[in-house]
Amino acid sequence: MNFSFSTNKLPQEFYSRHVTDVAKDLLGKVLCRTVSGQILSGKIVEVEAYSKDGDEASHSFKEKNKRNSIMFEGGGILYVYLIYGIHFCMNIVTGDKNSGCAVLVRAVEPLTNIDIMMKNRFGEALPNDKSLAHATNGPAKLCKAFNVDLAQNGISLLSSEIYLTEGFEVSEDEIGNSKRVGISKSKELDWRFYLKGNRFVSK
DNA sequence: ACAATGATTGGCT
DNA sequence: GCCAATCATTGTC
Repeated sequence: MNFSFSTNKLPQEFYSRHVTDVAKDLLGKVLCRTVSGQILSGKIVEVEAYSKDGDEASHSFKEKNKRNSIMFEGGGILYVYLIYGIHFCMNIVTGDKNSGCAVLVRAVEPLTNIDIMMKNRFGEALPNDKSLAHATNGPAKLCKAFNVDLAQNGISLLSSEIYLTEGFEVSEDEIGNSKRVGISKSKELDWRFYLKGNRFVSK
């Protein structure tokens, strides 16, 4: 396949940095997910950073427990959790071991095997124009489209099952920055980053 | 032990 | 705009 973007896999060093730096740099990168030999992929267009330090909205703000333990395992792995009893959200763990930092992936723009994603989301592959726009424009929506659940919690982003590639160049003036969505504590932090004008951004 | 809450979504008014 | 779905975790009695 001939892609118009870089398919070089991001190295461990990318993830070992400060969480807000990684969050911003994740915009334009391509999330790849192998399912039954097929590679589902999407360009990351919206993220949020969470940290154990001074961020009461983060799962890691509390002591390490069964749910959040993956956040303490160091950068370069995936943290998946169940929310509202019915949905899953995926996060990219950053920093060193015990840093308790992760980036929530809130929205992606579908790139390859869109028909499989549509089937994962809606049970049918027909790429209706309206449904495509709502396929991956939310954290739990994209998990469903990419067939990600607790079975992927803690897996390495250097694996072939899930990984990120360099993807698209993003310049500073394309990036928007705001408060995070749907939280009640530490509301003041401007730790949401998104690509301005991209139609797959959730808000 | 029991009640409330949540990094959400989808259906209905 | 309102609200139910559904469960791990947390708060209260």
